[in-house]
Amino acid sequence: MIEEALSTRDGNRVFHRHEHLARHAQKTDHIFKIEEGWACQYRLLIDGRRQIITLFLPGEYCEPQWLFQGTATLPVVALTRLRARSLSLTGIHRRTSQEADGMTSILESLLTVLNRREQWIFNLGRLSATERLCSLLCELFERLKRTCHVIENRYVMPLTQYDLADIVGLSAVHVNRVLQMLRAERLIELHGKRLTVLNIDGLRRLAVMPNSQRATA
Amino acid sequence: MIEEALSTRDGNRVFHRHEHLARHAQKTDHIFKIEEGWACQYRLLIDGRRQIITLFLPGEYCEPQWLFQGTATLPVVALTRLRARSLSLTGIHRRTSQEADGMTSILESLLTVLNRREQWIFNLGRLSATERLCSLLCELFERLKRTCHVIENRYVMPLTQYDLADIVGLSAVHVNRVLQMLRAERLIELHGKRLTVLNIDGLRRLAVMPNSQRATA
DNA sequence: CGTTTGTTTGAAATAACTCAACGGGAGTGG
DNA sequence: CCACTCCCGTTGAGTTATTTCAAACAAACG
Repeated sequence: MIEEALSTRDGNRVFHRHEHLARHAQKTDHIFKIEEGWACQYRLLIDGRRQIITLFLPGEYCEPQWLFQGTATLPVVALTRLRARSLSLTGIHRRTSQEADGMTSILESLLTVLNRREQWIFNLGRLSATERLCSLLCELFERLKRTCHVIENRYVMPLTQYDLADIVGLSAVHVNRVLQMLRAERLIELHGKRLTVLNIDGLRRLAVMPNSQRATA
Repeated sequence: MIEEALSTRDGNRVFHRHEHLARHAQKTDHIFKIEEGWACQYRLLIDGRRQIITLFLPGEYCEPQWLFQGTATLPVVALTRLRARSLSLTGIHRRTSQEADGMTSILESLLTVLNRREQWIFNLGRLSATERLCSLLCELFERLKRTCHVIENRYVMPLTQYDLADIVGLSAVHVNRVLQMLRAERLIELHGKRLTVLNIDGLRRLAVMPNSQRATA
C-alpha cells in the first residue's frame, strides 16, 4: 500500500496518506514545513488505543523541537496526500546569518505548539464530548483561516471520524452521534470532507458551555 | 487568607499555599526557579471546573516560555508553601555571555515541558482512571527522584485528592476510590502527605495496562 | 477547642463505550 | 461498465466506568 516517497528537488517531498514522515525514536537533522495536506503525531498502545497528540496543518512547521532534540519522540504520519518542504539545520542556520529570522520563527512555532497543548490538556481533562468536538472544530476553523483555507465558512476536513475520535479521546461511534447532533442543531454541515460552519458563535458557545445544566454554578 | 509575599534579597521569594505566582495574562520579565515546594498552572471554567495543566516541582523552572512570550498565559498558584528564586531576563543574559549555559538550560526545560504535555495528552485521552493515576504517581516518583526527594521509595505528596482529580481529569470522589484500590492491592501506602511506593513495577504495569480485559487485542 | 478543609462511603444517575449489524461510496480489477 | 471489496459512516441495544449528590467522619489549623 505504501510506496517510497518521491523526493523532489530542493527538499520538497510528497507523502501519501498513511505514509510516515517520522518513526518512533528516529534521528533527524531536518524538519518539515507543510505546504499542503494534513499530518499528525500520535501514540499507540499495544491493545490498539491511539491518541493523536499534535495536528500539523498547511503552513505549519512539523515538529520544530526535532531541531533541538535531534530525534523524533513519536511517529508522525500523513493524514492526507501531503506536500512538505524539508529544512535542514544548516539550511536554517545559513538563513539565520542573513536575517536571524529562521530561528525566531522556529521558536515561535515551538511556543505555539506548547500553548496548543495547554488547550488540549484542558479540553481532554474537563470538557464533555460535545464541548471537545466543538472546540476542535473551532480550532481548525481558526488555524485554517490564517492560511486562507476557509472560504465562506467552509473548509476541507479530511479527518475520518476515527481520526476525530483519537484527537478528542472518544470512541468513533460517539463522535458520530455528536456530529449528528451538531447537524441537527444546524451548527454545521458535513458532507464527505467538506465542512460548513453554519453558526460559528453557536459552535464557540457550545465549545465551552455544555447544553446541560452544568453552567448553573 | 493571602498576605503579601515576602521578597527576600537576591531575587528569592516565599509564597504560601494558594498564593499566586502569576495571574492570567500578566506581563512578566522574569521566571522562577523553584527551590522548595510545589506549584501548578491551571485553567478554570465559570462553572467551577478546573484543570491543572502543568506541575512545577523543586528544581524546575516555572514557566520558561515567559521569557520568550513576555506574558503568562495562565495563572500559576502555589500548592504548598514555596520558595523560589526569580530570574530576570537580563540576569540570565549576563550569565549567558559568560557560559552560554543559562539559555540552554531554559530551552531544555522548555522541551521537557513540551514532552511532558505530550504524555499528559495521551493519558487524559486514552487511559482509564486507574491507569491515569498510576501514571501520575510514577511520573512524580521519577521527577522527584532526580532531585533526591525520594527516600526509600517514599516521597512527600502534598496534593489533595481534589488536586489529583484536577490533574488526571476525574472527580475527587473517584480519585479516592482508585486510591483505596491501589492501597488494597498493596501497591502504595498513603498516610497524610506521605506516599510510599510498595511496588513500583506493579504500579508501572498498571499505568499502561488496565486490570480489565482491554489487553486482549 | 471550635472551624474549616480534606477524606471516606453509599446509592442513584448518566455520559460514553462496546458490540454488532447494515448501508453507502469510492476505488479497483475484471 | 459491472462486480467486488474495503473503508467509512450510521444506527440500535445493552453495558460499564465515572459522576453526582449527600452525609459522616477525620484531620489539620489557628
